[in-house]
Amino acid sequence: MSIDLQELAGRYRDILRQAVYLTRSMDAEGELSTRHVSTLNMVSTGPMRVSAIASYAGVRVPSATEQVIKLEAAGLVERIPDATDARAVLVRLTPKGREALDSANGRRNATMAAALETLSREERQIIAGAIPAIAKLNAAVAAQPATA
Amino acid sequence: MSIDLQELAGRYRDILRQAVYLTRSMDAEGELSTRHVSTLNMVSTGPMRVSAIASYAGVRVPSATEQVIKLEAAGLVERIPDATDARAVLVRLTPKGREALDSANGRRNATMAAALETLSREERQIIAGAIPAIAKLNAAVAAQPATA
DNA sequence: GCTCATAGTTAGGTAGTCTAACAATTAGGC
DNA sequence: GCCTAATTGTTAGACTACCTAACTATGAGC
Repeated sequence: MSIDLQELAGRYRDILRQAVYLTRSMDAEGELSTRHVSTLNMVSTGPMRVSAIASYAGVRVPSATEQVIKLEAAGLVERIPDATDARAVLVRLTPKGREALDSANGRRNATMAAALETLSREERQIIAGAIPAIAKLNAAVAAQPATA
Repeated sequence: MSIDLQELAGRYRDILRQAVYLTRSMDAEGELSTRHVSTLNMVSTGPMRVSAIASYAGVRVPSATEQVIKLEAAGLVERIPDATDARAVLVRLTPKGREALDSANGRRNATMAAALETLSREERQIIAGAIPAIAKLNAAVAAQPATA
């Protein structure tokens, strides 16, 4: 017999909600907030437009602008003009930003790795194996027609 | 060879971050927000103290008080005295709250179920199979000594 | 019954988000 | 070539949710 989709959806939403709260608990004193880390992660692979940052972060453009302004004030990113479109602005990670990002990612990954270590090897493999499916599910949710 | 924990932690954090943003996108116009749904879900199995709500939600007590006050103003919960401790307050779902919660949960589950439907049966089974491991991982993160 | 701990509320402040309005630039029709 | 319409980003103003600190009321220990 097949899986009841509604029931699976409910259980998945449950653990997701829990995980969300826990993610915030990984914010440490004096370090970058989860949102700042997310934004820095986005621009870590190359300069990105403000509108692209907003889109990936799931927020409106003004909110992204505000985040970028704060990161710029902290010297973690810089805004450079887009050579192909004078309206656009590219956000680029500075060396200082790279350093701060690596440090924050390292700390967060270490925390998560420590938690993973308490699981059995089988459980870790199950989670590792589920990541592609969850990524695909994320994409499917994102593609949804606005919860009509 | 075994899985690299740091690497797995990073990949897991990635899909989690993505899922977090998507969860918010499931908030619909005129309906309950994700946080309100979470709070209502907590008291849906029985009256609960404000401090317990705060703890489960991962916020401080004043924040929980504020949420409860808003839900009460909307007629979705009611505050009743705790017979065993006059300091405490129990938060109970009202019939109207039950109705609103069921409706919101139904809509959200339907959205998630629709996304799940785009996956293959194997992928759905992988996700279903990973839920217990992820729940255990959540518990492990929660038990962590404050990211020392 | 005094003192200390606990449960919750209130007050004041901060961070992040939104919509609406605006400036600057690009693209397209003619 | 220009004039209009669309796009990119910022600014302004308001709202929500969160925090810490201070307070009230009740319970617990001696």
